[in-house]
Amino acid sequence: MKNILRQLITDAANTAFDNKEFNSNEFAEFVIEEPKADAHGDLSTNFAMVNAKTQKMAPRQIAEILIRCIGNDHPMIEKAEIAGPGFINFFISTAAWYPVLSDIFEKDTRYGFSDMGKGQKVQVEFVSANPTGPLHVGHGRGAVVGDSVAALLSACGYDVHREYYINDAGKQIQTLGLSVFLRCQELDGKTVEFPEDCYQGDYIHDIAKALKDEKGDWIHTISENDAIAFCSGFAADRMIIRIRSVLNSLGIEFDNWYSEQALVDSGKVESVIQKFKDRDLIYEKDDALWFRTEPFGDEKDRVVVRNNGQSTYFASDIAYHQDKLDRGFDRIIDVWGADHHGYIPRIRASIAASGKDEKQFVVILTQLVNLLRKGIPVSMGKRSGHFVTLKEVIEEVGRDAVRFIFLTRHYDSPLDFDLEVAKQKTNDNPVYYVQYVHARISSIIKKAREENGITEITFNETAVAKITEPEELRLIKHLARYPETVCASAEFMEPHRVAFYLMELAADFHAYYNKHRVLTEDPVLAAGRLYLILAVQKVIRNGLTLLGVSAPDAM
RNA sequence: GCCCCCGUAGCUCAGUGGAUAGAGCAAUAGAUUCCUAAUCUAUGUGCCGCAAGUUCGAUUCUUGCCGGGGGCACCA
Repeated sequence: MKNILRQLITDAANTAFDNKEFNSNEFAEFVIEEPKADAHGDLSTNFAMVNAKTQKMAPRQIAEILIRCIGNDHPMIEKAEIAGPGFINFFISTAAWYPVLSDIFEKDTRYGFSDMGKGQKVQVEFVSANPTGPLHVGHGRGAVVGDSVAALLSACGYDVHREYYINDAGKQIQTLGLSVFLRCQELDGKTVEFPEDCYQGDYIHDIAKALKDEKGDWIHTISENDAIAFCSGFAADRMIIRIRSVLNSLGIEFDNWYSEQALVDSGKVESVIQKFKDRDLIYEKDDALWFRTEPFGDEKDRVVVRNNGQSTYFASDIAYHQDKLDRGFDRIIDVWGADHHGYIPRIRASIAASGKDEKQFVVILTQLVNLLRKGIPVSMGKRSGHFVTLKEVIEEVGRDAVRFIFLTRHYDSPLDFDLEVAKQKTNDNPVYYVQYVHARISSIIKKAREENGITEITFNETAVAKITEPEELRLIKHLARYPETVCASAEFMEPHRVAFYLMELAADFHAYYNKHRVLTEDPVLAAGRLYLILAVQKVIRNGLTLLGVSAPDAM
């Protein structure tokens, strides 16, 4: 609808120039939008105002000429008015809206999809939590946002790859191994001193027990160093299995789990360091190796190999991001918690230093999550081991509510997650409000089938022409906006736009439902209305799918 | 001290330069012999943190300040 109007305006503007009514054919960029007030029509443009300069004319005069050149013979335009400082308001004829419905039926699950991405390869890397402890709600937010962004990009014609980077190399994994090893010794009745910087949580006990069940006393037959190393690998594997299962329960699956240890073993870390050394981008100071990130906009240079010979996390990350680009992705998106923001300049620097386009690298920073219960903060101490895990939150609140709550806020603003509110089945918790639309429509269709003997709902011109109530046209107009909502949501990587769209559509539907009956005495009218509500249901389902939320037939 | 994010109705939050700034919750009053009341209808609420600047027009962009959160390791 907007595209047609845009073309009409552009054509009319060129006609006006050909008629020598406009002074220039260099037109400024203009927007077409839905006015907030109904009195301002269905669509409006600021064309006249933004072109006051290019035409050296008053906006209202430009508007007058433009409307004249558009003429009144186009079937879509009922009338066009000039308003305010120079807005042109268009009123669209009722009949012009009906094709929206058949378009939805035709495209069905693909209604809202587009080819905006033109098949570009995009990688979304998200969660990537260290396998040293359970996931918490903060990880959950990143997981849900990353997954939904991936779904949106996929719907918009990008070739999307979901990846989880496992930090299974380095000191924290050794600490994990040591923690498990010590708990194993405790199981054998030894009293051990458990260091404060080891992982305190109960899950360490669980892993130690599992190891003992599987291997018996075997680990005591090998050297302590070997035993700790074995514990590290065993524990990391166990943790990844747990993490994967929690993410699966949120409906999240990855195309690839990328191991840092495998990256190190492949020699890619070493070779990338050598490469940068050769170009004098890495230098030695105080027995350590430093990367020159400062010339590329970082605050200061960063260490890649410590004076004890161990490479840092950053060294692996340089190689990892090089590897991503080498794999041919046009864009790589990292979803990180806001506490990692200081890390962005150095990764960006490493990409720029390698001669690659740093614009290919995008970071989504999700702000922190405050976990509350009835407004009171729930403690989140990580070392103490006493904190509410993501798994517990999902079990208590449910997958759909968890996902929807994370997606009804811009990822950029801090989020209060109240467990009690999240469990309520009222409009405090809009996920049910939206799902209820889907269930209600299913229920009506079921009744139509069972009691009215309606077996199929298809396009019928006379039936659709009976859709004339204001609430019905409001619904159709809303449905027409869905594709552009999805596009914008993907373009800005902001899934919350889809969530808000769905809440508004749901409100329009519930209002309609309460005012008008679908299954009326008049079978033709009923057929038209069934066609309309089935279209609503398809859009609700499509939107919820992008958010990873289920669309139930009954509630 | 430096860097990032936030500041919009009593609360939780939308609003990528446009017209009279919105929604839910909370409050009050109503609606169901009828397709699911997890619903709907009606009623009020605002120095859009403050101050300059940019322009036809700023909640939106720029700068400074105030307030809240986070980050500034040879940790990950």
